[in-house]
Amino acid sequence: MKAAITLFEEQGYEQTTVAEIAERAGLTKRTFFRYFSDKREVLFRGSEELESVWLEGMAGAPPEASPLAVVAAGLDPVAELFAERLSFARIRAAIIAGNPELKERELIKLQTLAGAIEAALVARGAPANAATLAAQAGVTVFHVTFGRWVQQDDPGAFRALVDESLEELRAVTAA
Amino acid sequence: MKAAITLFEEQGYEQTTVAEIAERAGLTKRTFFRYFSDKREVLFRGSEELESVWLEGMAGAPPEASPLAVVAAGLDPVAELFAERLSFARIRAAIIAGNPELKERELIKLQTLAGAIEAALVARGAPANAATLAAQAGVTVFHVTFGRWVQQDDPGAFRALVDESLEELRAVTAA
DNA sequence: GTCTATAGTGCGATAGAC
DNA sequence: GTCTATCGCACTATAGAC
Repeated sequence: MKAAITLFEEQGYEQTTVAEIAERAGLTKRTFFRYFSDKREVLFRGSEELESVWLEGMAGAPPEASPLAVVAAGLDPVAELFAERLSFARIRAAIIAGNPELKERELIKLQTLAGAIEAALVARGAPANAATLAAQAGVTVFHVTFGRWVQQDDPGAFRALVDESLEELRAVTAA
Repeated sequence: MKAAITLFEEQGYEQTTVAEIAERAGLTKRTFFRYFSDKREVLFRGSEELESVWLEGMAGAPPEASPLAVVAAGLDPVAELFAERLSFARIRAAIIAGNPELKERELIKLQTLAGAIEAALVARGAPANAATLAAQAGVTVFHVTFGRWVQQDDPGAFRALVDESLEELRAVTAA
């Protein structure tokens, strides 16, 4: 995975073949496809960690919290996780932004994440419709926040940016 | 495009080659790729119409309306457009639901749509952050509503389902 | 590990509209 | 004549089957 990202940075994503990645990592092409279902997937392993951390954070929220509050609670540990990874996140974001296929994959990952959050909300007893909308709203807030975070310089700013976005979302939907 | 959808319905999306589609439509593979940048794109031509209709609807909203109200106004003509197309929408939705690549493409289309809506809100004078969030919220409401609409039997129910989803979104974000 | 099918591209040739 | 659409063919990369 390190090999892949280095090559993507050096030569661009499209210009890097799976054979090259495998060679640099000391693997065969076949083995690469055993680990990653396709070339894009190399850049999205981290999203599994994001999901599990987010869900853990939600589990710690008080039982009476509203669906959106539960979702927001999941972003506390996410902010901690991200605090150490701003420079990596930027490289990755730049690679993804430069390639439509990768943008597609990112969106499907976010959608998968929204599905997992929704399921967790339902498991906590939230009504289905509220769970869907709160999960989607939470992922939107995350996505918007992430975009702002990689454009500024303080690795620790993630949590504060989340709160800003949440507040703005409330303002927008209130009227 | 008709040829493509028929074949996808008959044999499945993955089992249908571009060569087959082209043949049935009386074209060559090369010409197919002149019209559609890739095989997925056949199913998403309609999204351009969705976007233009939505934006038109937004243009008709009163100047003092809140960003989300403007976005919601765009869904009036969208509901009219969809009223005639429930059966087609179902077929298309089933094909897309059965294929991860197509789900990815759908999400990127929705994201593009959100971008256009955001730009239109900014052009009307909305603040950038509010525009981003209102556009995202609007597209989420659309997506959720669409999913509900294809699961019921009244083609004209789209607008009412939009209002339900909007109300639920307000309830979720309020607390 | 090799081989195959398919998606998708580049480029020159061709055919018809004006 | 130019312009535009389609075609034909050779080509690469990927995904998966054997």
